[in-house]
Amino acid sequence: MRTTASRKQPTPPPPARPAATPERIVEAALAAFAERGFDGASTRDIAAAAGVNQGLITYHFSSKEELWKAAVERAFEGLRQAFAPAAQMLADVDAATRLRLVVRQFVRFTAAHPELHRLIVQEGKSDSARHRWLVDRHIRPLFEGTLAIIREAQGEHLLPAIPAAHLHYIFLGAAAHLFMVAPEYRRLTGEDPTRPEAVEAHADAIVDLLMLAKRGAE
Amino acid sequence: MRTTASRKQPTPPPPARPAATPERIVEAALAAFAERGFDGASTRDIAAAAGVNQGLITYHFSSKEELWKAAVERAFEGLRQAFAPAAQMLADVDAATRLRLVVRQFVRFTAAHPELHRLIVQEGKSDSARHRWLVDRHIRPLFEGTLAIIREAQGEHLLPAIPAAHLHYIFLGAAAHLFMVAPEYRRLTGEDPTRPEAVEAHADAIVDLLMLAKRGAE
DNA sequence: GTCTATATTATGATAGAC
DNA sequence: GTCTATCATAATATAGAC
Repeated sequence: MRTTASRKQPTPPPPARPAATPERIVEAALAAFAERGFDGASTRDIAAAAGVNQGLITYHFSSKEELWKAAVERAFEGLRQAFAPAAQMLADVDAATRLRLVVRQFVRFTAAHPELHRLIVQEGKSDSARHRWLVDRHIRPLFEGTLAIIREAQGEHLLPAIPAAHLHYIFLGAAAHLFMVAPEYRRLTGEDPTRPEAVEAHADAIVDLLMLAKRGAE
Repeated sequence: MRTTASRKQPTPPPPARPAATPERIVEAALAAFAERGFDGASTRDIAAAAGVNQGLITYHFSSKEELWKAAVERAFEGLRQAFAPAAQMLADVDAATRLRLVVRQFVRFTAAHPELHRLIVQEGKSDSARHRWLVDRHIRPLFEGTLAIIREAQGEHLLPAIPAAHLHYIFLGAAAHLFMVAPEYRRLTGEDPTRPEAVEAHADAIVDLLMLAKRGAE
């Protein structure tokens, strides 16, 4: 992305670089859009959270809508990055182990980054132009990917013979809802659901419920 | 709720009464708050949807916040009403049947009225004063009620021995997420997830996954 | 009770100095 | 690239006619 840069800084090593301005804005926007929705999040608040002036948002992103798209891209990029390191390892294990690892990895990801699921739910309620863009560009590939995984696992009797699309949404809701309403859980129980032990317990619970192979162990 | 009514209409039988104005406003508000959140929903749009002037909202509810509370009350009232008719029947069956019926009834309710879950998720992301009110007044009693049901069922080995709070959130997410993002599902598959057959299939899937007794039937 | 203004504030976007 | 205005619009809430 960087254009002709000044030679005054000869590629400084990135020990704790302060993050470029557009990047900081996108991060603040992702948090704001996920928490308050497109309408609820104001560009002024986003700029303030990023520590810059409101006018800069127009300069870098030209409109609130474009900023929203950039925030969505960032969120899905995070999802891809969360699974990339494990890709090689996943290829080397049997299907049951692979399924377990994918489930666990997704629970960990959504506990650490509930913004993605929140963004999707925020938009998924109506079918605006934004929503169509989101579904066609990002959600559909993921949906078809997990459908394939689910059907393959069903073929090996690792998952129950439930319609795959239903199983997909059951899994997403089961994995993410706790972290979607983390403040609610904290107020109800006094505990933080994003603690590593709580996250692992949640992943264990979902693996136990979904996968046929583990049943009977109780 | 009705005060001294004019005698011109001597208690007209309610064949298709046009619904009192505050009621229509609350219903429009519930839909708007659930879909777009507190900030995203404007009192102007709510008034327009209810077919009245914006000034009337202040007259009947004094502020947007009070209108939101009225909408929340209405949503939870709907939940109670959905379970009230079955209360007697539920008392007369064994625990396993009761659990199955409750799960199925909740799936049906949330398919028909996703607003409640949407409202809760909308607010559950931050912990505002609104959220604290919602949790303390409405969510905590429900949470403790389902925890009791879950623990009783676990005592009879009807549910797996998973931490009850996790099971609660897993169930809520599994049951509701599909209907939360119904427009997404329609765009992805071309089918309506709120069709009775789809709703029953979803309930079947969740009963199959959660309840130990049915396992092994696949 | 319901309406038509209107006061006040907050929003997204723009213009222009530096 | 980043800032300080500023515009035009839309928001909530209020005042007052009917």
